[in-house]
Amino acid sequence: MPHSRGLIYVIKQLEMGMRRPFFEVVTSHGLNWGQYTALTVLHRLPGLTSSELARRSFVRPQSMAETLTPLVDAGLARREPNPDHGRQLLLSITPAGIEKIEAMGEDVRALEDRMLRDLDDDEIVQLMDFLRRVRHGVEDPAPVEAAL
Amino acid sequence: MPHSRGLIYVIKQLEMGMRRPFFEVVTSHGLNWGQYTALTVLHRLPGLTSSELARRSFVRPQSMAETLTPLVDAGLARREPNPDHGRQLLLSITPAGIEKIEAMGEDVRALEDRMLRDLDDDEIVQLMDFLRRVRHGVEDPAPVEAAL
DNA sequence: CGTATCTCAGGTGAACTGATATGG
DNA sequence: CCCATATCAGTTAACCTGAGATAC
Repeated sequence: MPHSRGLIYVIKQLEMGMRRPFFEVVTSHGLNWGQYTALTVLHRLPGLTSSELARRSFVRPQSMAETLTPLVDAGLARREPNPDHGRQLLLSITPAGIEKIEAMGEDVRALEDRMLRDLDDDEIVQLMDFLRRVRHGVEDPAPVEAAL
Repeated sequence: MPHSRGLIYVIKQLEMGMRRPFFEVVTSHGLNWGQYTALTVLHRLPGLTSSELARRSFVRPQSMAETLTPLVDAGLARREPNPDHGRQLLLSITPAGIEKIEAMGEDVRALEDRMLRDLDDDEIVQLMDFLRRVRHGVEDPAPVEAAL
């Protein structure tokens, strides 16, 4: 096809294909899609604000706040005032939150292994590198070409 | 992270990141996500039933029917009774439908090029091969190759 | 009779836009 | 004054489940 490379198509396919099984995993642990993702990001990068986390996740701040509130209510994440900025609330994961994502790790891993069953270890490493670079390409502040 | 490879996470990120720009493209041509995808599949594989197309797209038959009806109403796709099977309706893309996806091709291509701007041509070929294999791994009948 | 298709109807999760208050 | 954050409220796009009719 000279029209497109099919990248968008196949990413959507993958998202649709994994939606249901992943939904089963996260709901069985009492979370949803975004909540699991938010927890793993906070694990890696504690101290983000909700707005910053929203930007990194390609959602609106309002959507992210909605995702986070149940996590805070459940004691899996914390919002703490930034002493240097009266309005900001800095996010972090709690020990209970860490326990939660560790408890989910096995199920998530099993699902990923099924998705990756046709690739060997080297290929998986390469794929993940490619995907992270595509993720970078998706980010909005496209250096020069704002629109294009 | 020993817990997961981050594949699910990064795929979701990509889907979220491209959702808005792709939505702009398809709505500016009067379609939506699924409709563009359905048209491209029908271009490659005419003669599918709605149910079969739904299975390939990881959605329920009812959802696919909802996607297709506006395409048929707009004259971009056709449903024709299968002479060998009184109940089935076989789908195909119309010349107008082909024109439509060709008209969208440039915009879609530009978006994909932006996403892929950090990869060279060889890497893109490799990435697409990997993704298609992951797509195969996602398919439900894990055992043997039921589909394909 | 069981299975698969198509279709009508209503429901749900998870994003969205809009608007307001407050702090830097 | 302007911009960013946080939060309340209502809305939307795109899936879903359930139920019923028909054909192999």
